[in-house]
Amino acid sequence: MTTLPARKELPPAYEPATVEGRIYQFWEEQGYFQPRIDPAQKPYTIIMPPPNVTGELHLGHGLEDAITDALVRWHRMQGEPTLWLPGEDHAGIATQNVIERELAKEGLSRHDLGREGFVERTWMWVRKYRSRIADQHRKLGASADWSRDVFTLDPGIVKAVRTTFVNLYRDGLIYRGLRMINWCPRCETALSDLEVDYVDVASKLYYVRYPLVGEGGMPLPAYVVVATTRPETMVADTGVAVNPADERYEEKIGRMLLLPIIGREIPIVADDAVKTEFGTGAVKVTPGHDPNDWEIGQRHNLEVIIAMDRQARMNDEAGPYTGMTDEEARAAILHDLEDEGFLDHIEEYTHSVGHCSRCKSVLQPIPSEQWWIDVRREYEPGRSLAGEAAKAVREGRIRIVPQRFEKVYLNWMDNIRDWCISRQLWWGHQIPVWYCPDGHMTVVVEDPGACAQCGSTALRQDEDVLDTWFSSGLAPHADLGWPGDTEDLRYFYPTGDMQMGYDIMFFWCARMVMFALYNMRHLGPENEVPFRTVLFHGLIRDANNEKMTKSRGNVVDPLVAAAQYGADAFRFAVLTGAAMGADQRYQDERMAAARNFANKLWNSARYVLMKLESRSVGRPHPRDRDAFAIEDRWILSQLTDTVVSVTDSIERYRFHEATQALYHFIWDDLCDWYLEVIKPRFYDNKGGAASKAMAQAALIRSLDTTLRLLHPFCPFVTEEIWASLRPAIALLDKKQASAECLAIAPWPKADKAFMDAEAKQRFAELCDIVRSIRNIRAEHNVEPKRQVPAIVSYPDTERAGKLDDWQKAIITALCKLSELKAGAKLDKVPGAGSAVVGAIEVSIPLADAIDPEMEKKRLVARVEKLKEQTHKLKMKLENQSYIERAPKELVEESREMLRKNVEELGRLERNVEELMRSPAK
RNA sequence: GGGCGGAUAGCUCAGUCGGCUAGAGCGUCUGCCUUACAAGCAGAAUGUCGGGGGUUCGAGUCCCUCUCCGCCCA
Repeated sequence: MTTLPARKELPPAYEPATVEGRIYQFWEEQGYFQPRIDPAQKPYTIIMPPPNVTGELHLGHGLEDAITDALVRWHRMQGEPTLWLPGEDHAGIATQNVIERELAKEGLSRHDLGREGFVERTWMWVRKYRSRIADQHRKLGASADWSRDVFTLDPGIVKAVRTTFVNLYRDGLIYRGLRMINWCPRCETALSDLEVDYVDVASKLYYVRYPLVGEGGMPLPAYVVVATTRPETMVADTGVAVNPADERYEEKIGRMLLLPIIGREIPIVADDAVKTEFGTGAVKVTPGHDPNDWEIGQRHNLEVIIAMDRQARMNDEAGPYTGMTDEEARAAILHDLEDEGFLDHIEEYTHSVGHCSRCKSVLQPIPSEQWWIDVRREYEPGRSLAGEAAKAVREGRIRIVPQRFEKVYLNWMDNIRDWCISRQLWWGHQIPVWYCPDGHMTVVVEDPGACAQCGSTALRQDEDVLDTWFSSGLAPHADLGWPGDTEDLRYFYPTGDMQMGYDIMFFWCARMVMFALYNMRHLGPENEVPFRTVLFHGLIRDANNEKMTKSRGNVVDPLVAAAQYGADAFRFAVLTGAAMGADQRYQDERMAAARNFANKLWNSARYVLMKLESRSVGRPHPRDRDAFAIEDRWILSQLTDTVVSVTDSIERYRFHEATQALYHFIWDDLCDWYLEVIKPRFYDNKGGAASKAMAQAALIRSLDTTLRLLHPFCPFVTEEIWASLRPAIALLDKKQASAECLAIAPWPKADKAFMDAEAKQRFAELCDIVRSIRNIRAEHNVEPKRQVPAIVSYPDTERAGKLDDWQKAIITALCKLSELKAGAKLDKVPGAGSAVVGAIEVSIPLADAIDPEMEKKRLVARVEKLKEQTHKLKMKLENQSYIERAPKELVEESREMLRKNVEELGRLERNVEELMRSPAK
């Protein structure tokens, strides 16, 4: 058995840099991230959202790694064969843009290299960046199985893509057709609807006069005024449309207009799509340059003229404006319209303009021959891609977390339109369609030697590539080997959880669901799903809540953060930062807080290790309750609560709750109270050897369990500490130490027998007494080093008896007391600082240190607060409906609380009175 | 235009099924290098839960409405 080497001594501060690399290497070399395939066990599988190969991981990836790795490690610790399958995405447009920019620096364009040369050059980039991305994941601690790493252009994925394409084509779901598309003149490709960002642009509405044509084609003095935001497209106008119900134009419908400057005759048509309130109610129709006009044109058989080329420059159709950019053409046309008296007037106007989500260029709507997926067409009776994808979520076969995103998903899926999948790029999956000179299409998986119809060998493959999301959409099954019938696919599919930012819900999640239900439908409704649960996490913005972008210069590199604060701190901070699905802000303060937490844990471990010189320790068992000190029982009870709540929180994907519970247990319960309380047992050997051994056992158990619970969130620091603690754990319980390392150690189970309400109650009282004494000391500025006497007075002997010598020793130590007098109904000492803890009166008889004015202020403030609360409680309990309708326990609790409050109030008020009577200083 | 989310301490945020006297981190104030940790310890202050209305014995939480901010879709 190979175990991680343990350090002899821990340095006083946790140094992530000296730990992380070494530990990750150990994990990976031991092969812990590669699951064994065990048919007897149900596996846990999660597919990594493949980062773009264009560059580096950003904060979103860091958050993704933190979430996924927490889940994966948690499942692994439960002994499940756990597979986290990583990958990288070829990212068609993004990568092509990056390489083109690189080339531009050398004064080259992709056309200088040619398609083959360009693709080869891109592969060089990919090889470099793939390994870089994997290393970045490693630095964050991601326990992914790198032996199964998948790139979306790997041969296996090519086969999956082609197989899917061919099947969809044969089922009639993929077709080639001339339709309106979004064209990016910079990227020179078609885009899908999802790749368009609409931005409101302050623009102008131009009113242009279109003269009516009279007999013999002569223009009449009468004209129709049309309003347009894009006068440059008028060269391609083939009609003017009005609403059929618009009385203003009733008699003009069917007549012809003369297109100004161009001189073409175009008809006036009536179409319901025209809004009477827009402009003059008459709009020019340019089917070649506007989606709505395209529809109108189709309905009225209007000619389609396209007056721009691939780069959005005016082409031959634009007559005198040929060769101009759209902006130049607009200026020139407006100038000419004005000159010739066609420009009626101009209004300010704001409208929404589509921009390329990649390069931000203004998009051109242009009719174009592209490949499409018909998402509504049935491939089997009653089954369409979109319909099935919606159904799987509606029927709960796929669960969305947080649930509110279900609505967003379903709303989109229910209103989805055909998906344009072809891109005029060189980098990507080239479409598996071949054309022969006779125009026959051969659509097959393997490169064909000859045309399927005529046998011609002069084949030319379709030059376009597929939308990047076509391939990543296959990930859950393709990454596991589909269309092959592989062991991985049979064992690990369907995957368990899927996880991504909500911003790619439609791009990725929706497509994965559609493709999986189609490709894997032989598995049947329950098993064809790509994943059982999909988690949507929020976005990380900068400290001012601005989106992080390169142009803003506010991007935070997760690797830099991890290097600065430690990978564990980074992970902990982003997990604690927000509930699932909620956006969060990146703040250095949060990172620092998480780093401090890791260091706190580190030092608690140092403390524990220093206290473990003894060779044998008792094994804590609930049966031995009487042998434990009250604090031992208490900490083991708190620990058990923590096991329950952390496990429960992870089960419900509430990571911020899990991390918070651990933070609270480690810092507040373990460090601030338990470690302090037991110090006398070690330093002064109070309680003897047996007591010491019990404390050691509780320490080991607490730390061991805590490390296991925290490991999914902070794998490095916990692993490092655990290696050092291992021998001690073995002393306590050999079985607990039998794992080679923490990454594969069993997840703790809560032993309910350790839950101890009595210990909790008694220890809480103890803490209250300690706090009240500390408060008196602090408020009266008693020097911290000075030992003072204290009196703790109970209302009766029975309750007084519960404060045993041991607890007295604890109070004495924690409050720096010179002596502690405790008992029933002890006499008050004049001039003492006092406090009331429920039925217990605490006082510090120290006339020289207690300022009566200050004391009065303290007590009065407390009295006021208590009075208010008591009043509220009284009102509540005087309400008859409350007593009748509220749960009995609740009413009982309120009564009890009121009783306590009244009791405490009485004592406090008496103390105030006494204070008033006592002679002034 | 349709939809979603948010508004809680100075800042950033939790707050489950409506039910203890609304919490945390950071910051602030006071005092401490106490033999695990100054990346720390002890103590303290801090709220019109955005406004208004309703349901309820009871509302930060549910319903209606208004204001402001953000996002998505068209």
